[in-house]
Amino acid sequence: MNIGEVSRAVGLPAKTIRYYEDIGLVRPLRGANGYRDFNEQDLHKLAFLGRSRSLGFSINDCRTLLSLYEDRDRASADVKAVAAEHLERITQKISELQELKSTLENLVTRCNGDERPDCPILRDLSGHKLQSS
Amino acid sequence: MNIGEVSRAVGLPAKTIRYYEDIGLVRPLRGANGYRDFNEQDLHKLAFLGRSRSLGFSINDCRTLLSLYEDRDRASADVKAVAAEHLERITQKISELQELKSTLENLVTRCNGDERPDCPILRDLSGHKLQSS
DNA sequence: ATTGACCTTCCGGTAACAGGAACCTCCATA
DNA sequence: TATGGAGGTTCCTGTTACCGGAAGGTCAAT
Repeated sequence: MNIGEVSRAVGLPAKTIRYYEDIGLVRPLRGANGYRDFNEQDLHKLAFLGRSRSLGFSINDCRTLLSLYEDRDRASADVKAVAAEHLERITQKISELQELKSTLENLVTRCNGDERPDCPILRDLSGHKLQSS
Repeated sequence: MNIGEVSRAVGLPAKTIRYYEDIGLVRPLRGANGYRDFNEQDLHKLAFLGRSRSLGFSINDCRTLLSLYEDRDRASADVKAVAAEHLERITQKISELQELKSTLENLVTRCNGDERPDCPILRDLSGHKLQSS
């Protein structure tokens, strides 16, 4: 199976698939013409990777997950640990962003957004926090 | 004022300050010894940048904001536009992350996390979505 | 004179690819 | 058979916003 077909099959850009080979996530065979030749296993791996990435796992996490996936003797606890840590980071990120969001909402709301130069946003950024409005 | 002192004053790493000079955000003078020599204006700019970055604005946004800040004839609408767009992206990002979060929470909750290999997380990632629990 | 703190520039690395150049290969049609 | 176009290959650069570290100059104090 050529890379283009694989790309359509698993929904990953060919560039990405080549990259995954580069960093050792998949190891497709090569045909006599030098073309990559993917088998069913490769397809599964790539699909697995695509799904993992779409859930926000880092490439590093994906590598771990993939090896757990291929290890029939894994402990589900190991998988859960990876996912739980990822979840934790996401939760953390969300709260950071929500903090930013409320600050920005405050500033944006207070700015008139007209032709005049006076602007509470710039006032805040410049450190002159005072002057209520 | 040397870079170290500035760094402590505005709370930005010296590396970052040098980087900001590299990309043209600040233009400190140079002393006879080749050392950067920052004045009050530079300090204000750097503080402004630090605050803007801490609100998540991209360097590009910062550049725009800085030029608006320095333009006494700006329209607050222009500032508001930048901030509103940024806010929009953040809001968008938050909802993406919340989507991820609920998916992950679901998976993590359903995984036993014990010594056995059976794992709903891997099952999901591998695409075999079925098998309820 | 030496030491240590501070400064300089420059190079490489980060994450996860995307874009594009230069070139090869395969298949089908005129 | 020549040719054309689709699709394959490698390799290099660019992205974002810096950080770490090397090699080497400078300053102030002992």
